[in-house]
Amino acid sequence: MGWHAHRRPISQESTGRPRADETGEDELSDETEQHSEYDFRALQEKWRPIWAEQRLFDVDRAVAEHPERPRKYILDMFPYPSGDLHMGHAEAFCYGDIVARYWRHRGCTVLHPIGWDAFGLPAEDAAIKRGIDPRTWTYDNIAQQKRSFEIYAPSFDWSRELHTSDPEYYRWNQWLFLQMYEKGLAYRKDSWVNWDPVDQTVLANEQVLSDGTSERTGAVVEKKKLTQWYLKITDYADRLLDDLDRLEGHWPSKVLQMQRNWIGRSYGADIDFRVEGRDEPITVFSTRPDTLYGATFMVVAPESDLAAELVSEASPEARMRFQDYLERTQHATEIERQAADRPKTGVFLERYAINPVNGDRLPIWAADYVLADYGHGAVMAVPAHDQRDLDFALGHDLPVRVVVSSDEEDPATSGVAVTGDGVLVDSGPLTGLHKDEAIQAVIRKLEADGTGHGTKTYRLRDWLISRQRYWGTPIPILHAEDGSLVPVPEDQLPVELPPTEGLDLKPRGTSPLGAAEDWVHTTIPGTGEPALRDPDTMDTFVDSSWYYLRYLDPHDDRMPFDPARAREWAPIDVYVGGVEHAILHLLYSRFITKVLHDLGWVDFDEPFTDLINQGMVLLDGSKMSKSKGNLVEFAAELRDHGADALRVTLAFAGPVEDDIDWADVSVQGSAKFLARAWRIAGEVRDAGTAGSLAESDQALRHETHHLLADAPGLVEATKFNVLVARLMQLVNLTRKTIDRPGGRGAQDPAVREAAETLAMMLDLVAPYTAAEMWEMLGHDDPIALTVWPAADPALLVEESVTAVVQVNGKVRARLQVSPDISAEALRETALAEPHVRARIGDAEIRRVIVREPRLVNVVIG
RNA sequence: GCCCCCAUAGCCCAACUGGCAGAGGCAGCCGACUUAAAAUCGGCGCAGUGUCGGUUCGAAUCCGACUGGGGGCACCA
Repeated sequence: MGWHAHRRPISQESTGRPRADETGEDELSDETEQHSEYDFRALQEKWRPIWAEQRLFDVDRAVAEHPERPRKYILDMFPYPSGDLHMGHAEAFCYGDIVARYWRHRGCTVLHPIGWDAFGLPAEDAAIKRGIDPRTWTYDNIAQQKRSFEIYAPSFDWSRELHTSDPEYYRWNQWLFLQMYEKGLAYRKDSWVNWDPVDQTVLANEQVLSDGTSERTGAVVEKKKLTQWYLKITDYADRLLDDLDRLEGHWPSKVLQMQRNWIGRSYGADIDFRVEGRDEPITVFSTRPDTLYGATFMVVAPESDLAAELVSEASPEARMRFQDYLERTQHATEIERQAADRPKTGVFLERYAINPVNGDRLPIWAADYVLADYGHGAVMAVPAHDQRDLDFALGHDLPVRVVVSSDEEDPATSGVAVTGDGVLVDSGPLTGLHKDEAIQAVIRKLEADGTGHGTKTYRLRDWLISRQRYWGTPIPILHAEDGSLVPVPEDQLPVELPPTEGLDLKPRGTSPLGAAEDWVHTTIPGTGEPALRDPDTMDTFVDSSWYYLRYLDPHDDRMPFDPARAREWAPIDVYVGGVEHAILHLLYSRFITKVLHDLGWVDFDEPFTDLINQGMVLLDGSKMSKSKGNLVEFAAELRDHGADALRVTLAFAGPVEDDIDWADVSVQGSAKFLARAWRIAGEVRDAGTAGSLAESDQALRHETHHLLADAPGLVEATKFNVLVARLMQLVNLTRKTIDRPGGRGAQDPAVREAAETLAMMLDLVAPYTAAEMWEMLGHDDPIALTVWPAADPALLVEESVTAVVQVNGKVRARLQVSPDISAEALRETALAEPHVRARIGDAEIRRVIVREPRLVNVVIG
């Protein structure tokens, strides 16, 4: 009869009854039920209403019931409600839920909230297109996403749901803005800004891709000079950079590297050059102040105020040439300007600067390879040792002076600047010093002379937060008639968005709020003088920079969150989201957290202790996109395979940070695995459990307890794919144990133990299947709240282990030995082994390496 | 140009501080059950870890160079 004699009780095996689903039998006796197939839809329909009723993940209740339990705060980046959830959400929320469920099973109280990043341009664009209110579109999408979440069943605490578009939320954005305004961290300045011609709004630097296009619309970003609101993130540049070291090992190294690159700190010196006929010197920043003796000209950014001022004292011809050049420059798009290989253009300003160390007279040029908003918008040009300066010098007949020795050809003839280390030559007192010594020496000299100092500068710019659009947080500032700025008093917050009726939301370059006459016209509190509200709204990254704190206290109408609660729960233990936010959201959020720390609201200064970045879901090796038509639809996968199989597939596909090619995975395979696990629980239920664990199948018990011992490490190392593999392994072994001829089948207590362990661990990735198994195994407590039992140490010890015996590194024999064998005993046993002896023969034994109990290596020669 | 990550079987992936290259899955092949098929169940693994070199008793693992792939920053002074 083979295996199936043990698969089910004999009585049912011999009845030969057809399966219930084939006959359409209505009456579900215990017998027919156990014959039925795994049906994920039935499980979902059964458990959803139960869970909705139970509200198992309501954290206030959990705290009330078990105040002593340790706490964990597990958070997924909240979704942006444009349409339904997609596979990226499925993946991130799968991983976040594994972690949240895991910590509950480990006896912690877990805060795992959810909300909506509800403000933003897509809603506004969709609303314009459809002629509806952005609120309608947004809240309809939220309703859709909620329905999907209900099926997907992440273990959220829905009582803390928040929407950033609710006045009760964005009120606190305004509060935050005012706090920062008071501290001088929110300010207005007139500057060249990135302008998205499609969305008709300004963008932050972080929203412009490296090819000069808009992250959102793909349009080529233009430059405009506008007065806008900024948050002074550069004040925090050093802390944002240095504190990344503390996240080492906790955040993906890729993200740390991206943030380091983005902040882009460079050390060097500020050097003052006196200008002939001008009182004020020009200050330049250089990372190579040691090459100061090699400077042969100066360059200023053409759009800088400095350039305009310098040329104003020059000849009319020079002024004309400069004006022409400036206009040409400004017509060039960002992309054209960023093409590094285009010829370097510029005009001579007919002015001269004096090199502070040797008195050389340096002509000053304006050239657009120098950027107005980096450093001081001016550079000292050292063509011998800077490729850009060299390109410019060779194109404009400017001298090239070598001051760092090298074996390389003269840059003036080779056209290749010498940028490496070396010893200084022709550099006055620096001559003979090595580059690094020379940098220190010249800085000392400049500081002594009062003509410069060592300093550092950053690639990071201040965060531009004004947006000329409707669907965002109004900036709580009033503009008095005299042009002064008056913050809206805190007790008058929120400044609510006016209704859309009568407003034209179409982007036209100025905020639509400016046209809301009744709204925009107001008075100064106290004086009653007429004033205009600031018509711009905030970048939505402000909303998401602190939302994790609002979850702690989402209904508080006195403050953004209770600092006492922040002490209890924050920072986030594990944060899960896509690597696309590696810079934008994560940098802003770190910044705002540090600001709140400095304001005394939180006692930590990094918001996210551990970070998990999920990869992308691809199809056939390429990124999914609607235009390519290669979509894996979340809704379709959920409908066809169910939440559990989908989640198992995502967890099993590979390391969390790797992309998943849907062509490489098998949702059917996942469903098969779940059905096998489910079937085992059914067989245990039907067979009943008889006998003692002591006389049960010990091999299965070993496997079960090894899994109990290993699972925590696997989850905490985010090796979810390995965990699922181990669960599959246990299912396979349990199956074999049940089917083993001469065994006790599903009655074996070891089988029950394995099945219960499977159910408890399966809850991480397949909550419906797990809940059903748990019930089948006779439990009526909710499986999601069970605490995993500890592994029995006695079952982790093997009775014997295989020791390999190598001769010169090649395996020549295997021995079964006790795990606590002594080194000496293992050595003797190994050397006595016939194959080993034969292999050694007459050769001299030079060395024997023993790593008891697993390995012996005999070195002969 | 600067910096970072990765490379194991047809495919996706495992392999604790260097110690038997294989846990799991997909695909494939063989078999059981079936009139047949599906489903289910059982069985089947010689790829020596991208290449070259080094360290070591011993290297997928550590070091160097290279090749291939991916990523970040980039006229950033």
